[in-house]
Amino acid sequence: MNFEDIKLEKDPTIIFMGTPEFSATVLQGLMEHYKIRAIVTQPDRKVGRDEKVIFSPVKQIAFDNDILCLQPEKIRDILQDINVLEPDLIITCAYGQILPLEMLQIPTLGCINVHASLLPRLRGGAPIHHAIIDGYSKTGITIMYMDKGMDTGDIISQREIPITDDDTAETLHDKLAVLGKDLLIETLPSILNKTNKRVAQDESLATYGFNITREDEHIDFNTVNRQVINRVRGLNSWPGAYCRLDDKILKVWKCREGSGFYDLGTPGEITKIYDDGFGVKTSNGEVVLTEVQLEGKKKMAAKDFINGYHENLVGKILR
RNA sequence: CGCGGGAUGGAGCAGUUUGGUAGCUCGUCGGGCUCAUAACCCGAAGGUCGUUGGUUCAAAUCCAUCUCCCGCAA
Repeated sequence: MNFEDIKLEKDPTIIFMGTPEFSATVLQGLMEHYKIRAIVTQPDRKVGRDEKVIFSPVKQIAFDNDILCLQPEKIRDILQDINVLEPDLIITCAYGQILPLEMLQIPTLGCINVHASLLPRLRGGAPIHHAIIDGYSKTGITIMYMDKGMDTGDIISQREIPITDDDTAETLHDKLAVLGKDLLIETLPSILNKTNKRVAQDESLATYGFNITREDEHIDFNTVNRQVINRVRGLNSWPGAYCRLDDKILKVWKCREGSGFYDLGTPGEITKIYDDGFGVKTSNGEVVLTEVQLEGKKKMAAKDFINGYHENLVGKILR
């Protein structure tokens, strides 16, 4: 008796909703085990200076595999289409829109979401970035039922992973995407045969990780070393943390803890040139910026930046 | 046609406004000093200045064109 046979007898009708790379990884894994009836993703948007229209990673998969793909401007617009498909289950994963109650009630088995945090911690659209920026020591994946709130539904399963000191948003994202894929596939059988767990979230423990704003990207050197470093790595490799030098934007891609202590001086003041970069005063010490990017330029090792910078950096203030 | 910056030896930049033998900080290689060195000193190699065309006695520099890269905004 095996698993595969059961599934073949009676394929559940599954609709997948997602948009970015994270969802694409999960979708790829899902498709190795289940047939996907339809995919819903955000509309194609003009992106970048050339206003090129790029398929979302999820749409690309739909396209490559010839799966029905819907891209409503508003999710409500396809309520009827979804009804007609008579889904057993809707799986969302970083789709980008809240599903209305009417939508949640359509599938016979409900709507589940793959969320990249240990709910009720870090509800919202940018849990991975915020896990690092806010200094969490661990995070993970939650598979949950959706309700009308944002990431507030009952928890089905969870799995955690530690956040290491050298993790960046990118490395953590990649780890979580794989974890999300694995956990979904492991959890799905119990959902399909209705033997899964279902635990309400503890509201008193809830925290939030909303979408990254421009303000989130700005480095405040009047915080402690750890906070500056966490912000930098929590925004690497996208969208990047920044500050200002000579009224130009200086993105900081990598930095490390410095050894200097400065009683005097302003936070943000450049303290010293090191072999691998330059030191900047913080509220409790110093961080050394080791990879930076001036606006209009490519990202480069801080050493290269120093070589080409013809004024004295020491004493200047990063704001 | 959303705004703007950029393309110069292996890296990062200056030089372009006021055309006239290509420079800086590094790296590399060789030599020296030193117990030693990533430090210091001396020396060397390495660039047809993104493409194509034009103006000129002469173009990195002026004009036109194309390609590519990047920041912002969406």
